[in-house]
Amino acid sequence: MAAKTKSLNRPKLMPLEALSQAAECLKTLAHPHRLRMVQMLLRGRYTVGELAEACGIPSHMASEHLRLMQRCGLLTSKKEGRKAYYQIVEIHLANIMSCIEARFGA
Amino acid sequence: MAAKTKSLNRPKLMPLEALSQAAECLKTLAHPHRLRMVQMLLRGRYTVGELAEACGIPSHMASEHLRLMQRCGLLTSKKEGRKAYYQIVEIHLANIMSCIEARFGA
DNA sequence: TTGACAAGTCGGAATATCCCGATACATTTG
DNA sequence: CAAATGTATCGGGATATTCCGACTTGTCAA
Repeated sequence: MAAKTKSLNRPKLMPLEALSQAAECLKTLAHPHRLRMVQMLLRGRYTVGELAEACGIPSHMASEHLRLMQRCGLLTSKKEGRKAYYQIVEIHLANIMSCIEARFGA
Repeated sequence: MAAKTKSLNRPKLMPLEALSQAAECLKTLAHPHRLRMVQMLLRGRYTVGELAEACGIPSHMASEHLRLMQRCGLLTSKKEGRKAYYQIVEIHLANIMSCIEARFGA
């Protein structure tokens, strides 16, 4: 009965549709190897093989992780010869990784 | 051959162990109803029933979502009579939600 | 042209997550 | 006490994710 006034403190709630998109991106990000790759790619430009080695996984699995992140707009790739270089396109990733590092970082 | 110098730009990479913890938290967060609940709880204090209604789900499902988030240290609960109030304990959630709102918000 | 290499794709098995109905429990109300 | 209410738990079926080996494709080098 009593009208709530809590929602005046901050900007409005997001629609569930937007939250679903956000959830999908977060779910894609929520994997230790993928987080490692993002962390590296925020610092430079790497090939599939380099990212795979840094994570200790076979390169064909790195390739799949990278494809998932590319699919939801986080990364982009560019082929050079027989190598494929990946880099960040979603600029907000830097902020999100900063939050994560602030919470879990050494 | 050529020594890499990319890693000098930014703070050091996190250990995979920390990234696994981070991934688990992100995975817990990565659900539209749970994001909605966190968004509400950043603005106030709500019961299971209120959160459930806001998400359009039965309260016993809200209860499980809340339990998951409590399990990984995001929330805490306090019983008052037969109602249970949840609230945020992980202070970094505000920052992370700000990042998400910056990217997906209206 | 042949072989080696980097990356990507496919199918499947193991595992985890999501959602639900049924049920249990504690508290308040009649 | 009995009934209603708010929350929590359990078990299971459907679905998604993860990881892997096997294979394909494209490129470079001998």
